[in-house]
Amino acid sequence: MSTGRERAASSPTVADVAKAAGVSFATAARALGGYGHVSAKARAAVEAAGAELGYRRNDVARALASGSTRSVGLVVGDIENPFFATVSRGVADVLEPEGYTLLLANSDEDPAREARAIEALRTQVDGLLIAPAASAGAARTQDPGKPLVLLDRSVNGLEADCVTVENAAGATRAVEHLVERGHRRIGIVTSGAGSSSTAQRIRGYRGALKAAGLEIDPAWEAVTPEFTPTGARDAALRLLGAPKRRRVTAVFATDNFMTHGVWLAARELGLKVPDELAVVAFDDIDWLTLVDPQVTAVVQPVMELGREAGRLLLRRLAEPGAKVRRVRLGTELVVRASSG
Amino acid sequence: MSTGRERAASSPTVADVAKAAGVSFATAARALGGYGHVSAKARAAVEAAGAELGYRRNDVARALASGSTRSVGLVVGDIENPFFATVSRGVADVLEPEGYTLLLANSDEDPAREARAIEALRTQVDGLLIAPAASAGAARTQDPGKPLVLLDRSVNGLEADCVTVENAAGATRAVEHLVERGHRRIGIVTSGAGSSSTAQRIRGYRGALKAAGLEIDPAWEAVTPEFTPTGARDAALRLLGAPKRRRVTAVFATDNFMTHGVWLAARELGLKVPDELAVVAFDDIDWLTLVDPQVTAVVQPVMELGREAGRLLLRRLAEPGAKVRRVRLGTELVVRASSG
DNA sequence: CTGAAAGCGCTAACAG
DNA sequence: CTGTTAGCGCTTTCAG
Repeated sequence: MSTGRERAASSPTVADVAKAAGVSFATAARALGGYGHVSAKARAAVEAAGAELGYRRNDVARALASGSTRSVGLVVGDIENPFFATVSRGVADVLEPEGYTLLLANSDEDPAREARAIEALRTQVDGLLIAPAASAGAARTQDPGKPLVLLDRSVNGLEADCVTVENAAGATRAVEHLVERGHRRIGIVTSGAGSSSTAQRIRGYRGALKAAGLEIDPAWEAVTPEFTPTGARDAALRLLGAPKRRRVTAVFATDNFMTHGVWLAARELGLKVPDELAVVAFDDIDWLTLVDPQVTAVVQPVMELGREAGRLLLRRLAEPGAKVRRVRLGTELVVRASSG
Repeated sequence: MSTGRERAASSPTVADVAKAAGVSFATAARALGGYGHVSAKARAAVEAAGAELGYRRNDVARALASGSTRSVGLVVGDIENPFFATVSRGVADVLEPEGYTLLLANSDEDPAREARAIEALRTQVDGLLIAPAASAGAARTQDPGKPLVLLDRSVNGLEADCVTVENAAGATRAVEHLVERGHRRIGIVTSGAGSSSTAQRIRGYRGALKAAGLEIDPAWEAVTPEFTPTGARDAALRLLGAPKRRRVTAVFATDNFMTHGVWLAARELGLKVPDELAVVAFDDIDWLTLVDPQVTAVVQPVMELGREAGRLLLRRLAEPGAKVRRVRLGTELVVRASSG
């Protein structure tokens, strides 16, 4: 079985290839690593020897020696939220072609877990993309000492590249639309305003009511501490369970989980949409056009949000001293049947 | 500004902490790294110095020295597919508590991209989880030389730990249900059978028809090469656009993208579900209970699939020589309104 | 329990 | 263009 000449079972290293190719360690390293100058002849010899031995570069060693890992970390609230799934895809689409690998972590919208994720990721990546759970939270205090871009949400007092959408304006537009349709009692179903984007949507909602000369009734603001469809359902049930005469005739849901909850609650209560309850959602998502009636929504460019964040990170990686850039993406109200 | 005593701006290393704590390099390394024996006194000194200087372990260096990265790679078809999003979450849920970081890559169901992803990940991880794009593809030829577990799909001739669901049985049950409801012309909307799970579902469909003594008509099998809802819609349109007399009265969709396509096509053609068309889906997904009528589905334990895969990898990491284990998870048919 | 020293596999000066 | 030689920051023998 044994010819008595095999190497150890583990992967061949640059030194092994160099020996086999009959060149110096440095030459082999250069040819294999694709840097510096190597003559065509030497390169050919090294490549042949490399292929023969089945050489494969050790990225960990390369990272330690070069100081760059060629990977980036992404911390999202919950990868099961289609919003973040799409964002991740956008990020991957711009970073992978540049040779970066994506490291993913879920924060579960919890600043403590977010902090742990940042800590676990910081030394293994060249840069970090974070959708901060709370605007006062971990992302600010955890300075990873690496390029960082904030995604979808900003953090008070943190001077970092940031991509968001026009949350307040989008929310305002949604509510204006409801006002135009004749609604006077307009509620909102939202998660606790931990994230800046949610906070801004709430602000946009209130601003639009005020601008229309309408009352702002705390009883119309259903807040769930849980960032889940069932949490949203419970909150919506409380809001919509009010006696008909005091009940809101329209509701604005601040994100796709909230919309899901509203939809469940309306069905449970037997409220006819849009006749008994008009609905406008923030964030478009597949099923909004699959249900009947289809749901009116503030569409945000989710994939582009991820892409742009990726681009910002790429730029900062290339140019660490560049001026902080804050990109704000527009939204669009797409009117469908649920708003009457 | 300068007291003339600061260190370089970069992160402090074990050596810096050792010096500050007045102990040897090795002692500091042990205390900081949490291994070996260190006296309480020395540990306290090191910890104080570490906190003072803001020491943070460099995981890349640790990985190179120890040979273990404490991270694992996950290659999925498309993180935007809710199925994979949930799987990822399941994997993360079991691996993160063990201190592993998750590296994510999308293969876009393309063996070539899958191969590239495996290659990019292999040296940076302790183990790999892969949902192989094709049963003949990359996962087999790319031997990463690291523990590997197959997720949701198996690969012919690859002796590796594997978690799947009972695809054929689930599909058979779905079709039997349709037969019980009196259907005789039952179609299928599916992606090309690149993956083992899809292939098995198609097999289950055919098997059930045969067992019921029904015809197996190739014209009833709508196949899309694209693994997307729009691809599925196009295929479904062709299937359902047939003249009424020859048209199928029921359709089985092999996964959630296919179901989405069927739903779109049925609406476009104005087919009333379930009266003019009964629908059964493989894989339950949120919106199936949000639409009207609600969709009957073969429910698979998606989160558990991810968790179990994570557990298998953990086991193999701990015990590399263990016997290959193949886990098969059960499914359950949940009857709702779409099947009549 | 502590210390010294040898690497992990590669990149990056620096000479030639 | 090629070769030599330090490290990168940590884990891990091996002695004491």
